[in-house]
Amino acid sequence: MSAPVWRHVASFNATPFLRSAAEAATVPFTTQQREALASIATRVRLPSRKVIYREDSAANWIFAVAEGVVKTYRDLPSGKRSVSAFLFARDLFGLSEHGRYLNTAQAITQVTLYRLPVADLMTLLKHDGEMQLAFLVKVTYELRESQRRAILLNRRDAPGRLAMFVQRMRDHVDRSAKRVQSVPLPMSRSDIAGFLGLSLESVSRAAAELERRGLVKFEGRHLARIADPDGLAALVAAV
Amino acid sequence: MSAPVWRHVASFNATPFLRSAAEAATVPFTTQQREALASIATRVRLPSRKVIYREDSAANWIFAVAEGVVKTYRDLPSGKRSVSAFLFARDLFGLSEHGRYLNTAQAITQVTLYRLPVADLMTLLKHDGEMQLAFLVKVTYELRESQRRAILLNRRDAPGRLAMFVQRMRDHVDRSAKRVQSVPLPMSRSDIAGFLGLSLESVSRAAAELERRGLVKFEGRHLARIADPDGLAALVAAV
DNA sequence: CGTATACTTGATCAATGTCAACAAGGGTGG
DNA sequence: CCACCCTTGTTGACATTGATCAAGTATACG
Repeated sequence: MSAPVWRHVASFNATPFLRSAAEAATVPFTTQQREALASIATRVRLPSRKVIYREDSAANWIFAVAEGVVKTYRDLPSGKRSVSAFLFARDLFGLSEHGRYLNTAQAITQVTLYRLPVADLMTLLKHDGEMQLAFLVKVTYELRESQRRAILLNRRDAPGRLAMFVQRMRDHVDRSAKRVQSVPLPMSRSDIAGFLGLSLESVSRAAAELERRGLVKFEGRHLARIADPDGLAALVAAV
Repeated sequence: MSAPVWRHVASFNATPFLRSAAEAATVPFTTQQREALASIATRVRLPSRKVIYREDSAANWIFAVAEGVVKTYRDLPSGKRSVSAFLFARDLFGLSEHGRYLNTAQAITQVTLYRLPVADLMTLLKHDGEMQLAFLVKVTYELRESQRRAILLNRRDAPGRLAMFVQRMRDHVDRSAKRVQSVPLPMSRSDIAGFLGLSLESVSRAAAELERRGLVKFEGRHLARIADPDGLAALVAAV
């Protein structure tokens, strides 16, 4: 729970809603702000598969991912599981409404989190406009991502959706490096299916199809190697 | 451009990310804040079908709807049109990235808007933490809505999607009144199709199906009358 | 090494997209 | 006020594609 841990959330990879083109793309926290955040945060380390919070339970904390991967999902009455998001380093999660979490959060890998009491964070935000802005930026970024995903989910074809997913995961590895070809997929096929709104079998078949087309090579269950970046990009763009 | 116009955006129908259950659900602006907003806003009145801004053009303004309905959409390479959102009174729009709008906004009905220069709004937000919070709340609300929509779009069946859509439109008429049965649908079938990720024909067939089941009666092109609220709710819930 | 879990592959069926023709509605001008 | 036209919406036939049910294979973990 030392201050430096907050380097992980020091700069959000985001451009705000409200920012002119001329300004820089990110809003980093100051050292002072990081310390303030650290002072209310608890560092927690959780094993793989651990449920972090459940849907409808009291939303007392906001979480930030320091290391590892988390998924948030909702179980639907039909028994299907809709995966809302995968969270990586620097991502915030813990979205609530009326004081209750809107979905369930579960660790996919072993994770390190920072847990912030909502009440304390609120107090902090009320006193620090700049930090509030950083949060506004972050949430706005999430909103854009969510909208983008919605557009892509309008695609009906399974291979196209999976291709889109692989690209998003690649961007998460390193947004700057264009030539990343080895993409870890820590989540299960079932999770991917839940995220893409496909059946488990369709994801499997779509993966086979992408391999057949020579776009992606799936090595083992948790690694995708992009064989033809341009071809993959073309497929994703062909909305 | 007088201060009272800002009553329209005075309270966002939202619960924030960061708010405990005990607190009130909305964050209204103070009179002073409304005046500050009014001082930088321009009131504009536009006819139906008018394009408000185009995708990729310079994002110099944020807009708030005072009256009427607006849609935002993106034209995809395939020629299809993905409708991102329908905006109603009090809604904000003008989401941008790198200083460019992410989609195109067009008036569906005759509309009255408040147009805020981004630079001025930024200055205002930097000086008023409370107002910033109101914006944070609003964006967070949008994020939740977007996630909810994503879950519903995972449904594959057209009648279910359309039922969900009718309910959302009903909620927009009056969130408090449970017994609203007459729901105006100002947008075209084509717009609905673009929003739901269905073909125009499927929307038409789904509408016929809902009528056949006795759930909704479509009177003319722009009015839906909910015949069986419970049945409709059951269909929507059957995700 | 064995068992449970995760994944793949196959066959069938239901549902939506697509192409096409047709009907209805709204607005305009005579 | 009516007729016309153009846009929007409806209905039908067919093909495509993913969901589902079912069986079999690979992998991870104890």
